[in-house]
Amino acid sequence: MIETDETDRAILRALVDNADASAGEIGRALGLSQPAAWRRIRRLREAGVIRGTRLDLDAEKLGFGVTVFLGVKLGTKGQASLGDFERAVSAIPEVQTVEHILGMYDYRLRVVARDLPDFERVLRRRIMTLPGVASLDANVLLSEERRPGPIG
Amino acid sequence: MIETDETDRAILRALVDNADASAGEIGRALGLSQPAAWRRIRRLREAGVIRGTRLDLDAEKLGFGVTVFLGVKLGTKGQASLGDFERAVSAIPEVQTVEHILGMYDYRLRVVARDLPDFERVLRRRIMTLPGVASLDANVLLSEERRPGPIG
DNA sequence: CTTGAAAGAAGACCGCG
DNA sequence: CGCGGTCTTCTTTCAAG
Repeated sequence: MIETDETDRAILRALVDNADASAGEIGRALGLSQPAAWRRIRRLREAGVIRGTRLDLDAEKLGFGVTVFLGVKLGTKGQASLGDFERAVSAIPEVQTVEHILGMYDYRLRVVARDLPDFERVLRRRIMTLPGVASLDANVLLSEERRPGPIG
Repeated sequence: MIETDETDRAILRALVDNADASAGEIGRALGLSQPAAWRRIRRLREAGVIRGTRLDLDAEKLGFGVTVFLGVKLGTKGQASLGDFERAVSAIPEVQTVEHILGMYDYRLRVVARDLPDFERVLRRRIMTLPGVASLDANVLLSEERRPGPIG
């Protein structure tokens, strides 16, 4: 956990709202000079609070109309199994997210495909050949809303 | 689905790899001039293929050490129930993602909290008071890997 | 905080198929 | 007319006073 004052948090809120905003814009909105805002942003990056900035693509417009969440339960659960599974799953391009979780499942995968036949191909040829998978549960994404989440 | 040629896809790959890259850098990497690359990027934005660029914050460094995924099953499933649920859940700042899904659950929520006591507070005072919730299932996030996903 | 040099953004304009 | 290339201007970045 890193120290952030109210100004830092205001900067983060402004950047979450618009990640493309320049240091000058941020400063103007908060009553700071451009270099002052810029230095604070750099400090937040260096501290790792801001991990980076990533592109938000519309998978559907790229021809990937199907997103499925897979709950995965492993059979054998040594630490070697986890590593094997993670390494194998990392080689599947259709897998967008690998979440190691605690609860009903061991992993949750976000998988995209062009359509349902394409998803079946991924499932049969890629997912079902993963090492150590004992059971699978699938949920098809209908719609999704992402929200900023709490800052401070 | 939008038309993208191989050059567009190369641009998207480069931007996914580094969302902060300038049009000049992208162009240099692909053998295009700065304005040519810039025009293509703008076109991809206008077409909605690039939805935008969002800040990637480290929740842990901001003091939110706990991330939990909640699978939610609704009791009453008229279309009014879905709207009521979505509206109510949108008012909870700790909820980062609302996914409407098809399968074992109706919704999946990504919830962050400072620690487990804080999560209990959110669960009891916010989540359990949501309208129409019939059953809940929780998974605690241990670690997560995000990958670029397929482009074309 | 202010300044200043280097880089990037973004428009006007031309040439090609 | 799409698309790319050059030239040009304005803004932003980022380091140094």
